[in-house]
Amino acid sequence: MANIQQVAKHAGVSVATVSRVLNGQNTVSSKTKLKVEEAIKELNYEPSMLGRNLRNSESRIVLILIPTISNPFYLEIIKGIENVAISHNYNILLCETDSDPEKENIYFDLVRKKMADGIISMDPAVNVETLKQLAEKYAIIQCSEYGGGIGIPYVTIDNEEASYRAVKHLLQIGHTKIALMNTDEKFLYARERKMGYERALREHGIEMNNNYIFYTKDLGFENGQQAMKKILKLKERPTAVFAVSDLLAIGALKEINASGLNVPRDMAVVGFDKIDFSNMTNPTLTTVAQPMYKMGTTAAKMLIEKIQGNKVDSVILDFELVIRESTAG
Amino acid sequence: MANIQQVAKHAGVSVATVSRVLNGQNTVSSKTKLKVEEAIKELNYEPSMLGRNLRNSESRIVLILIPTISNPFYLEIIKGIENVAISHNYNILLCETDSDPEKENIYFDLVRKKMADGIISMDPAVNVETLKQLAEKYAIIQCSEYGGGIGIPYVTIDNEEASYRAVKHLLQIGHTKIALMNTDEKFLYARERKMGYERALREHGIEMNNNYIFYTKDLGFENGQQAMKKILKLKERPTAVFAVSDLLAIGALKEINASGLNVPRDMAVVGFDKIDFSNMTNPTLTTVAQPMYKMGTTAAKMLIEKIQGNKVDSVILDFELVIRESTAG
DNA sequence: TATGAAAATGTAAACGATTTCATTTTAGAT
DNA sequence: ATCTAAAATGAAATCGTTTACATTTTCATA
Repeated sequence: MANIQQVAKHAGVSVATVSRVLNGQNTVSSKTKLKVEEAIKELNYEPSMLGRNLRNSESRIVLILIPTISNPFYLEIIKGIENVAISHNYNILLCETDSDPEKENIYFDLVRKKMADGIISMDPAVNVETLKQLAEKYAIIQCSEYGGGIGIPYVTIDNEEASYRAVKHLLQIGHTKIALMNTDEKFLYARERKMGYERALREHGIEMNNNYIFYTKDLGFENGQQAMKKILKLKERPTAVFAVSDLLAIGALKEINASGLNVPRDMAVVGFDKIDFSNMTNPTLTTVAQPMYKMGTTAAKMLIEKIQGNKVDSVILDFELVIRESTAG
Repeated sequence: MANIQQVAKHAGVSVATVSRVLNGQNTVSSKTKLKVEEAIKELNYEPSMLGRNLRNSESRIVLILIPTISNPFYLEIIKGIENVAISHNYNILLCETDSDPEKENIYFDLVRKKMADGIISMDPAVNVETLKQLAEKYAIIQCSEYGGGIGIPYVTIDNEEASYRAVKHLLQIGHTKIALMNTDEKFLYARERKMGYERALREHGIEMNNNYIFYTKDLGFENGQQAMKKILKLKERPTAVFAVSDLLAIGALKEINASGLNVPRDMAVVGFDKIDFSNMTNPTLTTVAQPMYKMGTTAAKMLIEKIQGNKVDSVILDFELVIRESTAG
């Protein structure tokens, strides 16, 4: 495998000149440039990123931290990140943390060891303290979920408002007994979405009923099924349920169907995220569309700015309520 | 940010000694080892992968080539790859090719430029010629889909047999008019699965009916919907359909439901892959389970062997037919 | 033709580790 | 106390780039 020295020798110039050709600098005469390019071709030379990266003290790699790859919610975001990254000559390392601090730390080590130039964190369970510390020395952006007030830039939507609108939609089509399928309130988004739920009810003069609020451990399909099982057992059964993730909602849907009830006639369902599958279910799912692709591109741009040493501000993007069959009474 | 020189100075030893401590070599006296470890702690030193990688001529990164991140089929495989990779101190770069040779080439360049030590290709649309050429100089393994006879090791299942069994199951529960929802036969797995379909029919003395064979451009949900629309319009409508991917099958399911017909009473459906969502649909989907996680770990182990310069043989793993509601007559 | 600024090229020092080979230290045997 | 082999350590080369600085070449102008 040829290196820059051999190319230089073969072309009869210095390595500096070869490097200049490689990097498209204009201080090379077209004659020597030609010679060099010929040598490159003849030797089948490919510049090594290893040497370049060391010299430039960069890895051209950014980390994406997600709790699990199994939730399609992240896929669209990742695509957004990737496209921006690629176009800026960065590559992305996808890191599944399983919300495990141990695994998380392995990935944090990658940036400490210069294997990565920055991090986009999408893990709601991330250790905020560690993240904060890390952010003092390295470029970090939070995406979708964020720790507030720790000074790390984030991109997200207005979760309270989104939740408010979703529930308001249910109220407007006549529901009054509305269950909330939420996750652990240690997550900021869970608290915010609950607040939106409360505000909507309050606004319609409906009293909060704690029996209608269910907490699940994760955002997965099975959690939705289990929670719905409990809901269906309630003496005063609600007529609608708002789930804070599509996967939960799809689990709920399945359980309702299995119980012989009809969606939306007997029970309306609203999800959150607008993952691809929310359109594949029967009936299709009403859901809050997060601008996932945009979130990804935005986060990536912010990170690259940060890596370049610039100051960046947090961003709050718009969402959209998508009404489909599961509430189309 | 401290480097190894400063640690050496601070500990009053040479860089060689520090390096030895770092790499856990046993030729360091416990006394100096202690000194060095102290210095490392005091200076908050983290060894740079950039320097190490250059010196070792390796990147400790492997590439995974997938056509699209949107098909959950790949997720489980990726998990398998990742776990093995991590435990061998490799990191994975997930590369979505969109089956676009242009994008593909960008990723191939990463290994040419030493940014990656090897490739696991899962893209059926990969340019076999390029791959073959690349495999002469770099470590490459094919996973799930493979170009036969090009000398690149692969891990896969027996697609012909798997398809045969799926169709045989439909025959056994009484179906005789069975449609095949296939993809482009330029893909090896498409040809193989069609052969299995034919063999099963032949064995039951049923004549192949080309009107019952449908080709889709991709393996996505929408393709399944569209194909099913055509199937439902047939004058002599089949009573069962075998789709070569779960996403296709789920699209078919949705379309059948929408048309007012019942699965499995009016139309039985069998998918392929056993993605998570195949269990979330209504009804749940009968499907061929590929050992995705195992495929991932196997491919990763093979790749690492290959990177280390060893010869590796191709592997064919077992599959399993999972019978669920969509054929439970 | 001589001059000097601008353009082109080269030299050599980084970047931060690992490792070979040489040298020093240690410790056990006499 | 002396010797010797083994253990511990260090000096310096190396991996493959980029780039600051020094030097040479070019060429329009006087």
